[in-house]
Amino acid sequence: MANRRETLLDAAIAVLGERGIHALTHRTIDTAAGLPTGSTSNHFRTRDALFDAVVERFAARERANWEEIAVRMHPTTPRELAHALTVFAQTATGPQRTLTLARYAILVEAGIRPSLRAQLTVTGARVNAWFMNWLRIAGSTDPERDGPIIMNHWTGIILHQLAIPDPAFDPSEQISALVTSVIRSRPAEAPA
Amino acid sequence: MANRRETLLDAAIAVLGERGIHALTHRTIDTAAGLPTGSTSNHFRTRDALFDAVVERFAARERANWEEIAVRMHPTTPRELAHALTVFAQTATGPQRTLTLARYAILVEAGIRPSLRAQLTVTGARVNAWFMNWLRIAGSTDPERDGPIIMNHWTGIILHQLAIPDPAFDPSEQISALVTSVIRSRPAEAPA
DNA sequence: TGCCTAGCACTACGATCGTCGTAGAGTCCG
DNA sequence: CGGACTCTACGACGATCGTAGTGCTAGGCA
Repeated sequence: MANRRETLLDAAIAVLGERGIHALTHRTIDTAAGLPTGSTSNHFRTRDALFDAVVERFAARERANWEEIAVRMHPTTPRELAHALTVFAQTATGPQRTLTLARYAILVEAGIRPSLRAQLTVTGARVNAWFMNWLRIAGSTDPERDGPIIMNHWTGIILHQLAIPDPAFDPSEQISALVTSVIRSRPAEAPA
Repeated sequence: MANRRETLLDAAIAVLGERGIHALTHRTIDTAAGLPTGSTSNHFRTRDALFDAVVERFAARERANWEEIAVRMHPTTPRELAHALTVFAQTATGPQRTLTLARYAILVEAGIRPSLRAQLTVTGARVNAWFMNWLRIAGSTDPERDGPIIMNHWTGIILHQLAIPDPAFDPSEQISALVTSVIRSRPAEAPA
């Protein structure tokens, strides 16, 4: 716990994912962080300032997380890419469920409070660039077209699994079918 | 305004989409509905009961909305299907932006409060069935595989456009590329 | 050593929230 | 005509929230 400020923000992210935006108050964060009442209020005087900082912290953590993955991952086939994306999806809806819920809560809130969008725009562009790079080395001839398609599908499949969880659901088939279909199709082709 | 209860719930959905979950209180809804203070509290004693009712109302409206579309729409080609989905996406992020934001706020909340999931499960299954039917008549050989893929992508592309709006963004290319790629691909095929 | 600044713990206050109780107005049925 | 029931309006309560203020303490720097 080097920085007390980051301790508070991480506790806030946990509260956000576990109990929702409505429970995100100064005192709740103090309790969750195991710090005396008033700590959050000292660092973030208003609720708006608090939420801005939470989003900034979350975006930074997300960038770091994807960057760590990016340096390790080099899928050379669509199949490998699909497998990696499946593992990511299972992690997001499983062990990191709370963190992922916080992510979607932030996204929805950004739809209402435009001031939150700057951080998300930066992170989104970065993650999108990695996505496109993976698609390129996995064999896509048009990563700029395929990247957003797969990323948006990935976003949707995870949200669906968060909102209406099905323990028996296996995302691998859906993701594999999408990745192979999209990568193999050529943009110039026209349907019969 | 036949039913006062439904008036209140529709006002609640509007508040949810315009100001977020945190602003969804009994008194806020009273004000938004133009009714005297206490009206919401009379119909929904606790906040949980209120939110349950909001979700139920929203799910019912969503079913009715899709059903109305379903009886009119008969896409006979992937291109027609893609065009229709594009129009839906533009409507969801444009004229119906507030309503769509409410939808995603509810989905996120359902990830935290399992009691909300029943209504969403019913509506999701219904919409999914229509999606698969459209895919079938548009030429898909495996609607049960393609339906969830396209619906999840649709969910993701809209959430992204809500959270980080780009006025210049045109979803038609992405949706067309996805729909044609997925429908044309055959499940039995294996990559080289 | 002594000051000065930042971070911290703690308290306080008005506003708002969730919830409950009550009483009047309207409605239906015998 | 009267009684039972439902819907509505309104007020009140304790709890919690957002925010601001005050003083203590520790560590850097002259």
